Amino acid sequence: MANGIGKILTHLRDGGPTSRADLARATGLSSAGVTKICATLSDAKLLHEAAGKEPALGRPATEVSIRADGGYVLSIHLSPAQARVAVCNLDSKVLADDALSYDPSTPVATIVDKAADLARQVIASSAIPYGSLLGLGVGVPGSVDEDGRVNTHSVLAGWRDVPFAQMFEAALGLPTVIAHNASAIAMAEARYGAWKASESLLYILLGKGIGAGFVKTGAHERTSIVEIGHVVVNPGGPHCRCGGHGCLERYFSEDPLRGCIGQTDVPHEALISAAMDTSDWPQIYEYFLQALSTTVTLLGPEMIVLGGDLNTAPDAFVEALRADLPARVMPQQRTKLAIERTSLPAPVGVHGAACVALERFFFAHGPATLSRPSKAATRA
Amino acid sequence: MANGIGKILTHLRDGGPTSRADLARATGLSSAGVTKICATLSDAKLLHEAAGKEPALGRPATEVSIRADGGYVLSIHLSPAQARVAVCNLDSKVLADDALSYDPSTPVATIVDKAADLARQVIASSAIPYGSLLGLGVGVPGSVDEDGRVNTHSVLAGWRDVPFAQMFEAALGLPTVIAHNASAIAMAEARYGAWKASESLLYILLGKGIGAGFVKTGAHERTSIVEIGHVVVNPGGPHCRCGGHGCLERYFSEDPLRGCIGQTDVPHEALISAAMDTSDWPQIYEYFLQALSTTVTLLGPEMIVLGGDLNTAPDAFVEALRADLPARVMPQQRTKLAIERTSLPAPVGVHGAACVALERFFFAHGPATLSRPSKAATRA
DNA sequence: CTACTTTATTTACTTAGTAAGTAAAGTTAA
DNA sequence: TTAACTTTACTTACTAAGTAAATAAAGTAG
Repeated sequence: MANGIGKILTHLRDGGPTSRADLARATGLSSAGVTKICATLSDAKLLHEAAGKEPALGRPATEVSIRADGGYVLSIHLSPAQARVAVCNLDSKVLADDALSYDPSTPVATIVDKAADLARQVIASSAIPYGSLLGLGVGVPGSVDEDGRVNTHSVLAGWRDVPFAQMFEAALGLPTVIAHNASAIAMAEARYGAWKASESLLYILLGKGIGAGFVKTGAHERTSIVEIGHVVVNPGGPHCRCGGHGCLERYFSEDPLRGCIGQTDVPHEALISAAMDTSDWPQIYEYFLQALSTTVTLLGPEMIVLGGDLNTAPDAFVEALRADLPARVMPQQRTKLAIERTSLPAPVGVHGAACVALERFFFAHGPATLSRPSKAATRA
Repeated sequence: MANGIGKILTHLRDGGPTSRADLARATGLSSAGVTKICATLSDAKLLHEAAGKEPALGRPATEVSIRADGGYVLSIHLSPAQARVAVCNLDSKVLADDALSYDPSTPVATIVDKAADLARQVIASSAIPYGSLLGLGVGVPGSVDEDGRVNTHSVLAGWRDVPFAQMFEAALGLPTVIAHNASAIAMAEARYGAWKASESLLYILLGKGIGAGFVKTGAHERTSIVEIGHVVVNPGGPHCRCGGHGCLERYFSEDPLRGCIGQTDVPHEALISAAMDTSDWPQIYEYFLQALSTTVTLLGPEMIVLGGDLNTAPDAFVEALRADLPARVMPQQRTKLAIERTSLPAPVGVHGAACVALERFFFAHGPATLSRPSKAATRA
């Protein structure tokens, strides 16, 4: 959050309609600054104005709020075998979306081309003019460099140092930022989810693998990718694709869970439920608890959100976790630790990617058209 | 790193003497901006100027560098039973220091008073005028709030929500920032140590307890406290002061190590060496390896630095770690992972605290006297 | 001695704000 | 009714911190 525009937009996102006077108090800006910035934002059709509640005393306030249709972002959620594209508004609400599947061995260049084609279709179907798209957010199933340009490593998909941002910018002509999928969804939960008051949040995504994203909000906000799937829970255990032995992912992800159930066609919504009936479950659950409690000890999240196949786990699973986890973490963490299911509407993946794009291309400094209107104008 | 002054000072700290032209290229500032800022810094006696190496072509550059005696910070390292005070220059070099011991049950107010008294003595002995002290950095053995004002929880010392920053500001009249000890030392290693090229670093501090600090450098720099001592390595194990069972600290910290050696008077420099000869060692070492590999998996440091009693461990210990750890972390981490001893000169604790103070009161935005000369002047 | 290259400075300007005063829009009470 | 008061919002004049572009400085190469 760098400039005044960003401070005001961020406050309006998190705090809802606010009077200019309250904005000044909340952001630390002068009232003059707030007036100016709001005028700029109003000129750009980014704000609504409405009467606030009548005050006991003094001039009544007019509250400003962000116009949800003041701009849009495109978002793409990439999995090893599927891409989902969406157009979202400034509330991170999905206005149009569609998905395509591909073989996991498809070259990334082809995946980008196909996803870009689908994106053009989705944009057309949404009837949003191309010019009001602020940018593109891409979620990838692996680690990303500091600037959000390159997917450095996706263990599951087998990708390495793929410059997705550059590739999508070339294909679609939109400024692009990429992010780790689980971290992006964690950010969306922290921003738009039911527990947005939390100071920090760990989002666990169970699917083909098991990954997690950690978000800390506040002044020093940050997100990080958490390789919980490759925490070693059984040092002498079976070999894992990551190169280690006895990683959690070898026990607690879709394939091994289906393996222990003994059926390959269990729908993933029923996976945990079915696994809980097997004799292997106590051991598997213990491994999960072990990796999770260590993660909590080291990162100290206030809130754990269960996503992917964990979101559809039976209540008994969530209850068990709530009963067992607190005893295995430090007391200062125990008092606050909440465990909940995803609170965002499906599809969650594009929601996360959209959230990252909104942050970068809207909330951090305001839309680029506002920040630098003169540079282009001066040149002309 | 917010403003131009901060960018230039930070670059000079990390990159040594640099010409104004190179500073402009490195920081992204305009050459005019660099000239102005360097003039301001020169006026404040903060810079040295010296001829650069003769160029093949063009006007020869004059290189500027930070004058180590352009300002000083006070630093205090607080342990449960000891306080060490130092005065350091802008290179984070200790110019004068002294320590005092106290009973662990001493009230914090008394500890602050005693430490402040000692600080006045150390300042006097250093012959540094009080007015050239930029601020105070305090290292504490526990977690700290986001602003570096309150020690929220020190398990070992039994402190809770102690507002050390406020207390020391009242006692000494210097702007104060507090930080977690191991994290502060990690930061010092990342800044001034032999491995300052590392992108991220985990500093492990073995003493009465075992704690760690993690630093990530670069654009999104951050430090965090890592409670490696309370990673559960033996779920059914003995009760720990943190409230859990079978924490690493119950096996791998000074008291339990002395316990397994069977002598209470082993000097801490010889602790690991002696412990390695006992029959319990393979199990203890395995526990340590387990907690450490999980920490590496979750945080992904490029570099592990061994501090405290690990710094004086025999070579055989370090070699064993180098041999055993890589196989137990993910391949993308394995290729880079380096394991080394502390590279900073003793006393390391005050060095860390000084580093945090220097960051806050000098490198981030330049000294406060430069940033806001007019506000006070205008008022007068 | 002139052309060239690179470093450093100066001048004029821009951006993003602040401080302080003023106007606006209501309530309360004599 | 009208003056006093409270709070919001806006206007004006100013400042801090930088940029762009032109210029000066200090050397080398031919």
